[in-house]
Parts: sequence; C-alpha cells; structure tokens
Amino acid sequence: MIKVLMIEDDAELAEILTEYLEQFDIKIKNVEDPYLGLALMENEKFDLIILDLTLPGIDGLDVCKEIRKESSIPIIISSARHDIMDKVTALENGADDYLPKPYNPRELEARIKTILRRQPTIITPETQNREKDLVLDENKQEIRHHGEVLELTAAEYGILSYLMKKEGGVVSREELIYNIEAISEESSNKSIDVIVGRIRQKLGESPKEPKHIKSVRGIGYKFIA
Amino acid sequence: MIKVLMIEDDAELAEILTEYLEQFDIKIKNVEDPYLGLALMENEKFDLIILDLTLPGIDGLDVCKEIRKESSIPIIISSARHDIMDKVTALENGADDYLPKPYNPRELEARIKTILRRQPTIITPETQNREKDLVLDENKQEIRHHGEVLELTAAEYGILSYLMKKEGGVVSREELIYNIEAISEESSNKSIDVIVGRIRQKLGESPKEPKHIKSVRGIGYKFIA
DNA sequence: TTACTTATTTACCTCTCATTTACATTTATG
DNA sequence: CATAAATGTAAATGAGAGGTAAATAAGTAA
Repeated sequence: MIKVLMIEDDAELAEILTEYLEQFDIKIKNVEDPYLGLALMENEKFDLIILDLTLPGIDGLDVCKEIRKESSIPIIISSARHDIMDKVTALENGADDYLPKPYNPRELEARIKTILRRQPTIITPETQNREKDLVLDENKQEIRHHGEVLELTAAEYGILSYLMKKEGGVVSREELIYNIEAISEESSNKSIDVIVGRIRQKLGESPKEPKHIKSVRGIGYKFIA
Repeated sequence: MIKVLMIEDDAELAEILTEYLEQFDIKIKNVEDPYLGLALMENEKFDLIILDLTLPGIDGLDVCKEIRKESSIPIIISSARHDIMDKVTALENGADDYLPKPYNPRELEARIKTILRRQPTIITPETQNREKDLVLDENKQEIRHHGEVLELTAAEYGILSYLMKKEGGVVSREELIYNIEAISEESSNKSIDVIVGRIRQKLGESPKEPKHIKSVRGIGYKFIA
C-alpha cells in the first residue's frame, strides 16, 4: 500500500482523487493546512507528497522548501498555475514533478508510480511495516522508546531529535552545536560526545554495537532507524 | 557534463534544444533513426534519453520498451500526442517523464536536472543496468557492493570514490595523495598500495585478476567498471 | 540563600586506522 | 635466466578520535 500525503485546499478535488486512487492501493491523507501536513510527517511515514501551490495564506513553494529541509520524500506539485517560471522554480526547489491542473487522475496515478519506481527502498513492505521502537513527537517534545517516554534533558532531546530528523544522514558535531538551542555555541565538540554517551545509556545501547546512534569517525554521528 | 541521447526526427527542434541546453553543460547527441540510437548506446555512455513518440515508421513506445530491456537509463518522452492514454502507457512502460510538445526548453532543462538529481552515479560493467556491481552514492558518502554498503574507512572511501569517478583513467599515487583529504600530503606512495590492498580485500578481489582496481605499473591505479 | 539539575570541561582510557617497515612476489628488460 | 624495479601485504607503530567517569560551572527552583 502506498501512503500519500496531500496538501490541497480544494476539498472536492481532494475527495475525487482520494476515491479514484483507492482502487490502485494508493491511500491519500489530505490536509488543507500545510503546517498540519508538516506536523503529520513527523509522526507518520509517507511515501510521497502531493502539494498544491495556491494555498490560502502561504505559497506552496515555501512549503516545498520547508519539506526539503527535513526530508527527501518525493513531491509532486499540483497547481493551477501554468506559468513556465512556476514550473521551473518548483522543480529547481526540490519538487519531483509538476502537474498543471486540471489533470486526469489517471495521469496522476501513472506519475506517482513512475516516481516511486525509482525509489524502491521506500515502497518495500518491510520499510513500511517495521514498527519503530523510537518515535519522535515534536509537538509534545518527547521521544518514546518501546512505547515508553524517555526522560531526556533538553540537550539530549535536542541531539536525538535532530539526528532522527536527518535519519541516515551524517551530522557533524558542529552542526549539532549550532542548531540546537539547548547547546551553547561556545561548547567544545567533546560535549557532544558526552551527551551522546548519555543518550546511548538511556537507550541501553553500547557504542560498539549501536542500534540507533552510530558514530562516523572524523565527522560526527548518524541515526539509524 | 551531462550527456543526453536524443531520438527526434524534427531536425529543427533538435537543433534549437541542443543549442539551448549547451549553456547548462548538457550535451545532446541527436539521431533521427531510433535503431541508430540503440546502437549508439552500446558504445557510448549517456546519462539520459529524450525520446520522440511520433517517429517515422516505428512507434516511439516500442523504442522505449526496447531500451528498457537493456538499460534503466532515465527516459523523457517528448511528444506531440496529448492523449491521456499515450501519457499513461508511456509512463507505465518505463518512461520517467512525458513532456507534451510544444514545450519551453527551460522546462526540459529543469526536468532533466530533476530526474538526474534522483539518480545515484552508477558505474556498471556494460555502461548501464546489467548488474549493478558497484554503486557510488556521493550524497550519502557510501559505496554499495552488490547492494550492500561497504564498510570503508575515510581513506578507503576517498581512494575508491576518486578512482570510480575517473573510471577507466589512470590515476597516479601522487594525485590520490594530494586530492584526498583523509590522506596526508606527507604520506609516502607506499601508503596508497596498502590502502588499495585493503579495498581489494573488502571487494573480495585479488590483484592478480582484479575486477575493478587494476594497477598500472610505474604510475598508479585505474578503476574498471 | 540552599539544594538540585544539567551542560560543559577535564582527564584518562581504549580503539581505530593511516602510515611505515620489512619482506615476499611479480613484472619488465637485456 | 638474471637482475632490478615495482607492486603486494602482514605486521608494527603511533597519532588522534571516540567513550566515559568525575569535576566544575551554570542555571533553576524552593
């Protein structure tokens, strides 16, 4: 089953597409508020995003950039704007496709499958169904480990959540220092090691065989789901 | 430089696109005969194919299928046919995008780059998709061997990725020493031999019959895909 | 203020890995 | 074949990177 997050304020269109795509085992979760959509992504794993450009109050392009800061999930822009510059800018800002409205739902279906065909790792069942033993809830500012809320200090939460959001990507100590509020910018790199050590302790993992936080020699750390 | 193979019988259009894309470091080789195009692919390595559907004597869709039998190279369909079924069938038969003519060259440029952004640099025995033996993913800073991520040290990754990027070209030990950060500029040439030996070990190959890293007496090494 | 929490530093230990060394093996050439 | 030169590699070395306990500093609440 393919899970799609749709950010579209035209409820009627959303309804039509949702129904149409259901028969192809594509399940759409639609939200009208882009920020709600961003929040949803934190907790749920989607395979693809369909994004309207003409949203009330905010430019869809900014939403696109915002998503790209946190994720490399495929994005299809669905827009009534036919201007060539809209298309080019969207594609250059991280969108994977641009469908001018109105379009045939069949074309949307074909394009979703085309894009996901190139992303085999994401649509595999194991990636989908593997239950995460670590869950980040940014709204509540908490991280659950096997369902239980971890007792983390501000710095610990900052590092772990930052790493989780960049799942798989290598993050340098400097990047952590400059991007986490709870850590002073004047801190030495060694502080990071100490805090990471404490997180590992709370997760019950050893640095020798880390389940989640792997150290990358010479650079920093990376999170493995 | 991006190398594109274009199969298009409208010579004028081909000319315009070739000239336009040149400024973005995209080099187009155009052929009017699809079979000539297929033949060219055997000898030359292209990054992407732009395929017209309405070719004289043969349906572009069949060409598309033919290409897919041999390669997973990205294909953009460029067609005057606007019918929804044409689009869907093309996408379902392996095309990566479908651009209805007439289109703005800028959009073509943006779509080429969008598609290639998703493609890791792939190096394989016979140019494209036979057996993905060794795959370099520079974004993730990792190299996969038969699909599995190789556990490489910084120096090992540096040397192997450098050689892969210069596929087929001979690289001197000095060049490696001066261009790879993880290797000190004061190192002796012998260090390279030792590290190459370790890479070979991890790839499971012997220097006597190297599959990938061949030594070039008196100079250095070269990577064979 | 005092007591408590927690970020940061310090110090020391361990371990990784680039590099060297030394010797074996291969290759080129007369 | 003999010799020299280059490559291959196991083993030793050492610098430095990461792990962590304990001390310290800085904040926070009572």
